[in-house]
Amino acid sequence: MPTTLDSTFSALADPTRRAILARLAQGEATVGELAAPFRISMPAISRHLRVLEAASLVRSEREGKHRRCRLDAQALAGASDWLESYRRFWNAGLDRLDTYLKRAPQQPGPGKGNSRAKSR
Amino acid sequence: MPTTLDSTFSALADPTRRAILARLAQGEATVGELAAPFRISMPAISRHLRVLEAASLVRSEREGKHRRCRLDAQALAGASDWLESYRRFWNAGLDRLDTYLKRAPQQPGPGKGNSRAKSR
DNA sequence: TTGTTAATTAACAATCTGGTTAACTGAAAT
DNA sequence: ATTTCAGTTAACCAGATTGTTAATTAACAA
Repeated sequence: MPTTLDSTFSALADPTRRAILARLAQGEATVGELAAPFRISMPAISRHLRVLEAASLVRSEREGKHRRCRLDAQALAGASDWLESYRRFWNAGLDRLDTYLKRAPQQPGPGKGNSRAKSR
Repeated sequence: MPTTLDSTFSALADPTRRAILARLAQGEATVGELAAPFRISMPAISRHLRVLEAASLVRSEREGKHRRCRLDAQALAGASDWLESYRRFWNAGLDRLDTYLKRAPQQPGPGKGNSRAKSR
């Protein structure tokens, strides 16, 4: 529901979790299948999955003895939107940032994009 | 130099830091100016800035008594690229994900990836 | 029923985070 | 030279994160 940028970005900050998402992008998988490529224990994977589910990036359902997980990329759209609103800054190039700002004064969020910046 | 996705995403996971970036998107600012909108102490802001600088999202230089900070959005491009490679998953829509995967089997990364796909 | 397999929960430790206040540093102003 | 201002560093705290191993639950197989 809320699926804040906080939870999205912080879920994505971990390389194991990004690897899990990459794996799920190729198709559904059980917890065991997801754990296989890693050296870390199954409980550790299980908790990474809880984090990903809390961030609404993964959904899963019990299926007999297994738990089948699949990607839910919807929340990534919000993060992408946020980043897009900064695109002009890296397009413009660092060296021209000053002049750019001078000739295009803007407001918050970072400005044009309005995005969905959520302060506390 | 390395500016990993780890450091980028984890820097972005904090709302105060995102607010600082939004503020800097409007123009340079001193540490005090950045701290003003928040109720938290100046040392706290100072450390948020250290995190942002470590993630190469902000650069700063001493200027007399002050420290002037400015946005360095370059690192956001990497995060954006990563997210873009998942765009098709949220474009496709959750309900059609299964069929999509069945008719377009892919590899890792999450796959077709190729990044830099500017569909916007 | 008994055992096996898949996965979660529990309990624990180490480390990281984000905040605090107090003390310090360096530049500017008096 | 002293004070004041802007900011960082130090020491500390509470709570979250990430991992571990051991115990537990749930479903299936014998």
